[in-house]
Amino acid sequence: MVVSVSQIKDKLAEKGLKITPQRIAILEAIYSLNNHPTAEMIMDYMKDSHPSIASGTLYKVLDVLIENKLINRVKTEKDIMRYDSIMEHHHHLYSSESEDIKDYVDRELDQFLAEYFRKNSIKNFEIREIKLQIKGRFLESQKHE
Amino acid sequence: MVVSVSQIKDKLAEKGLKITPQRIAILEAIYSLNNHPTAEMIMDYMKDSHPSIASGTLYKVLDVLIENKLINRVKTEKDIMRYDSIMEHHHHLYSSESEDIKDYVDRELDQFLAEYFRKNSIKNFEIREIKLQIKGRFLESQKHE
DNA sequence: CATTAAACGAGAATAAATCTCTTTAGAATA
DNA sequence: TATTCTAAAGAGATTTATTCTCGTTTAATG
Repeated sequence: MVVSVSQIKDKLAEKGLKITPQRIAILEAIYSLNNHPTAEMIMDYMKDSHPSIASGTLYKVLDVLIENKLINRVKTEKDIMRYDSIMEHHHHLYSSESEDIKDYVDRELDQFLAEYFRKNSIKNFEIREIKLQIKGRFLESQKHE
Repeated sequence: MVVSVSQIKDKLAEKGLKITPQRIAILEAIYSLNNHPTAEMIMDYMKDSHPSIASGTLYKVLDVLIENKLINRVKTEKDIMRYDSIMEHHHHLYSSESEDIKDYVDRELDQFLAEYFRKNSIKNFEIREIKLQIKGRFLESQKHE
């Protein structure tokens, strides 16, 4: 995903958030790092252009961005949090062999699932969102998008 | 889930694992704590009957149990790990409001999904397992299962 | 019962994330 | 543009879940 600085500023402004160089840099990093980065990967990405952003700031900014639905946390089985820049509804492909996570969008499936659970509601549970975690193996592909 | 000590011993023996009081106590705790406990909740559960199990031991035992497919880690958005005693294929219901997680078994849906992805394979990805994370609200129910 | 490798206990170490407090700097207003 | 106010950032200490190390214990086997 390629997002310009002015687009990032717009996103922050839309949410009524103060536009700061730190927030811009962090969002830029998350948009650029496709593979659902950890906080450490974000720090690393920014270390050349913004070497002085404090790690406390990073975590605070991440929280703010999550609260304001500009990014999401990604569920994993590890005790290190990861972040996702895509807010469009989507599922995740998890590698069995590595820490790779990729996004998977499938409107047709989403519609089917909505329909399915309309017919087969879950007892004592009101569904708000359904996400698939699909575990498997990423096959060779020359171009890594 | 009610599992007797002898059943736990059998499970350990099946996997060729040494049967120790610590492993029995930890498995017993996980089977008894239905709500996908954290390590802390497991320690807490055992503190009366086995007050002296070291936390390092707990983590080591959990790793062994996971390796031997007697329990699973549960994916969450928190940096605290949770554990699941049900090895039968199932999905998870996550509360939007609390830390509750419940299991959801749906063979019909599993079959449909298998069929769906047989027809609509994902490019460069070989599916091994599909789990739904269903987020929503648990409704009142007098009897908590 | 003796042997031995595996498992446990204790506590130090690690590191991701949080917290506190002071300083800085957006941005709204004049 | 300058001023003011408040939210945000910086710095670094702190917390805490998890891991690691190493000496000791114990389950399993013959």
